Amino acid sequence: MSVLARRVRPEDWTPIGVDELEANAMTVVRSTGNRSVIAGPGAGKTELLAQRAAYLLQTGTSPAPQRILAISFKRDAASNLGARVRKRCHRQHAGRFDSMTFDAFAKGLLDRFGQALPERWRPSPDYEIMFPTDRGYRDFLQQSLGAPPKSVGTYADIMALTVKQFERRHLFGSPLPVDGWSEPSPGEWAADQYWQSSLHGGKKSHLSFPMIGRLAELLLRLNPMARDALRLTYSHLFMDEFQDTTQVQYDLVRAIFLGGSTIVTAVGDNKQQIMRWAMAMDDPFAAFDSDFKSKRTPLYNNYRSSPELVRIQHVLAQALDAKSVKPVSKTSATISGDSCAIWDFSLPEREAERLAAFVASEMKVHDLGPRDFVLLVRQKAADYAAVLQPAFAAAGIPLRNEAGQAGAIMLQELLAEEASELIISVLRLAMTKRAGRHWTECQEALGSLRGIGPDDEIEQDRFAKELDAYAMRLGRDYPTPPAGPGARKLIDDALGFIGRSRLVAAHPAYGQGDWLEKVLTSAATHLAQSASGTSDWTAALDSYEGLDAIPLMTIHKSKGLEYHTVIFVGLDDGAWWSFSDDQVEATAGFFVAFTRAKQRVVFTYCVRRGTRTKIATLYELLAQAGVQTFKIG
DNA sequence: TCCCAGAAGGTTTTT
DNA sequence: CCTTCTGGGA
Repeated sequence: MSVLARRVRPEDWTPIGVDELEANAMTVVRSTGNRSVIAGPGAGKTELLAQRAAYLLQTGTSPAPQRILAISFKRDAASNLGARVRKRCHRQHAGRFDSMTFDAFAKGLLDRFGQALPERWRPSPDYEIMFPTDRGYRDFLQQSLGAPPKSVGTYADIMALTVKQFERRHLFGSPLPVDGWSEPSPGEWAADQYWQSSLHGGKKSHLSFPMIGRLAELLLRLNPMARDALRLTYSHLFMDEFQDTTQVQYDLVRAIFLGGSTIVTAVGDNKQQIMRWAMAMDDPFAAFDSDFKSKRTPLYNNYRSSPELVRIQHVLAQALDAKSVKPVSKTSATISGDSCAIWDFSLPEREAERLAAFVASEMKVHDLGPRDFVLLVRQKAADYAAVLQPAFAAAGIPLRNEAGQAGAIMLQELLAEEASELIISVLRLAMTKRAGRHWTECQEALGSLRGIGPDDEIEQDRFAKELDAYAMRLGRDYPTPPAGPGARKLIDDALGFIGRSRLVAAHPAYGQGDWLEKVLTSAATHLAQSASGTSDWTAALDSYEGLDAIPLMTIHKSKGLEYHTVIFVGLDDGAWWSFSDDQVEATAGFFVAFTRAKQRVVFTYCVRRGTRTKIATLYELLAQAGVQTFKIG
């Protein structure tokens, strides 16, 4: 029996699952025109998008069969937003919300319409994805290119091209000319050579994601029917973390939606712009406001950090934007003593011991888990992990470098893989007691892979029995977590039940190359590692998912996350070597690190690692905010 | 194969 | 800035 999703009148709609939204947020939720929302950390930007989606879907402002498209940069951001909408909306409504990454969106367009591109720009249907490096561009410029035609320039002109300029300006700087460049400069000629060899140089084309983005933009420019179909499909477009938008991405969005009736909402924070060195636009909000005639709406609340931390944050915010307005903290302090301090150590080993002791004691005093803390570093997480890990282990707290490798794949990436998630879900169900929560989760996920409708009670019932029998059998076969080669056997067993072909059908990426095999191998390696030293399944799975460990990561990786206590290790010139190259971006990184914290921030300094003269301005900002330095030892 | 000087990397996403 | 890599020459 299917329950129809109820439609709510716009004036009766209220936010779901949260206590309140500030007035401006409600205005944006109900807005009927293009909006840019610039708001600081913890203002609830993602939540705003989730609420707006609920509003549009539930009130019929975005009526079926129209859909909402939400574009994020990272997969976890995209799936997080999708999950929030599903939690707040009826299935029928949430089914009209498409949350994906920029790259997945562009690739989808190229895969659907790419064969209609003119021959010159048409990739082979079975093109492969490549991830070019500076090195690759350099080799291309120096080795694969001969002398250009006389009309273009000389060999020396080509040799004078720098990798950065080649990539940013010539290769991806502007939309592709349909018929090629008529009077190419040396840079344009080299870029064209690169494009043509990537597209037509071998049996298969080899494309990077920026290339896919540019080709997608070109094909929608040339194909108004496809463009109009997208405009009709999507009544609304959301863009998250808009401050990090690249020119390629912006041009694609503009080519599709500028001049159409799709209503666009872009949210982000200029003060957290830390990707400019990776081709983010200088001021995408300014371009958006002017092109899309959007109205800018600020948010003033901070739902993350204590009043004291918000006060200090505001000092940093003003250094990044003199006009920034102090947000209102909606959280109260739960700790006593300093909310922020600088700890000055003599030796890194001493530092590691003291931090481990501090975390261990805080966990007891405030009843916190290891995941309530984070160790942040500027760069080279592995080097810091090597020193910190033994000290934390000695204090009984596992420490995990989130950027560490599990076989061929980065840990963080593996854990986000659907294959890994499904397998762990099955194992939780089969191996642990009181797996009630995992039951629903697992049955839903595996059932949908099998094409069993959520309302098909007979089939759901039958499948529940099958799942139960399988879980029983697996539990008997593997009473303890396998630390050796048994891990791979178990992974294959679980995958067999999930259904390899069903998984590939639902996730096309697993059909490409040997990606699925890589994921499975890494999962097995990581499971074996997690199982070593324990015979308890819950402990092994917690370790697999990192629930038992304090995370260590770079500032960049921490963007969008939040923790009770942030410990930034290494506030010195060495770690911040690039500070003077781009003071604004470096200060933005400092701001991102600081604003991950809900209750406390600790900065550590250690003479051994370097001086603190180059980054004196950061220390001055902290001093200005009243943050004190303590000599620890 | 080794040595040295100079260059490059570091901070990242993406099927 | 400091560490690691690379390429040319011995």
